[in-house]
Amino acid sequence: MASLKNCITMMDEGIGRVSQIIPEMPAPEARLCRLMLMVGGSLEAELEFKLKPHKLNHSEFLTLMILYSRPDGSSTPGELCEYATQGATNMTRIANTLVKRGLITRGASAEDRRRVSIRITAAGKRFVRKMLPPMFPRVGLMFAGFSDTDKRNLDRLLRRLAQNLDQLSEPTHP
Amino acid sequence: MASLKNCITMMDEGIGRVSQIIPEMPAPEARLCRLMLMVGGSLEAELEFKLKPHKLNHSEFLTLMILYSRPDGSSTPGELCEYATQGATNMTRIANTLVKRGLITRGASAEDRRRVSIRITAAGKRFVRKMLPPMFPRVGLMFAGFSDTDKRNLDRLLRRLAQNLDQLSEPTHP
DNA sequence: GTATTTTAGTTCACTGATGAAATATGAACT
DNA sequence: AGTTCATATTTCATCAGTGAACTAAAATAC
Repeated sequence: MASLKNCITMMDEGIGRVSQIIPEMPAPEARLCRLMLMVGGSLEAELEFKLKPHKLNHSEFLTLMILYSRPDGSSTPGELCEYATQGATNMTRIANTLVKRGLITRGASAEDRRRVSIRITAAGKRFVRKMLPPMFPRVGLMFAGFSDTDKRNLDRLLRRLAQNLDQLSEPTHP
Repeated sequence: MASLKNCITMMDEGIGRVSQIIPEMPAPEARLCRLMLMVGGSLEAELEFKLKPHKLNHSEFLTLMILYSRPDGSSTPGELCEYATQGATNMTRIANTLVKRGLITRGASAEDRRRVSIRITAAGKRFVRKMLPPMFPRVGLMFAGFSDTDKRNLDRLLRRLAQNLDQLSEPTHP
């Protein structure tokens, strides 16, 4: 595995040289972009690594967690698509595999019969309660050396960044 | 497109409820993880969106940029694999497509004849100099409302996070 | 100085995720 | 009743990424 450290020093040198050739480049912002992409990618890899023993991928895990976090433990494919940022096609597949493993059930909705009601099973809840805690130590290590202020700051800055990204994709306001 | 805002409020509620069921969960850190993953994913989507008109994907763009940022404009597949965090197989394919488009060349290395020397062409450099500047405005917008201190802080925190992630993947030190 | 091991890259076959289009069903509207 | 819209699934094609086997050349061992 390539270490982030190498990639980052490499990136710093690269951006330095590119901004000499193209001085209009917003170098600090470009650096932040690349940092976000690298760290985000590494974080995703770390997560998938922790999920592998449970034969889950990121989308399946996220879907399951959304259901788990619901007061009534249920949702619909459409809603899950939105919150898990997945296409409908993919969500059908995800639901298929989770149903096959007995972690969720698919049923018809009472009010709107076009809808499908997806619900986490008792086995699904047990599964989450069992698999989640072993992840906590590594999550803690990720933020080793972060003061409470650091965490608050990171939280705040990421939310602001999210806000800006939202506006980028919706150029026209309703 | 689902907005990050919705996903984030959803996530906040979800983590709140989960941490009531499982109080051992490090909620602030888990929130930061999810934020990083969401924002990172959205950033990646934004980048791919900007690259699509140029018929490039993230890996191809990154590979090209690494070469562009080199003083001599050259590297080897192995090195590119490391810095672009790609497998060797994939790098072969990436190099193939970039060669096909005339943006890079593949040649034999003089010293070590196992090695392949990959070099950006004049056309490749022109291509980068032309496609890069139109991206700058949107990069600037991403960090709208960020003070210089904010940017410095985000930079610092991301680098620290990267450091911690590195240590997670290398449990044994050399 | 030959033999073995290691390193660098490529080829091939495969998986996994994603998107577009067609379909089925039911609700809402006119 | 008929049209339009919404929800979900199926099918099909595509693309990015991965692992295993292979080739060639350098490094090391003996």
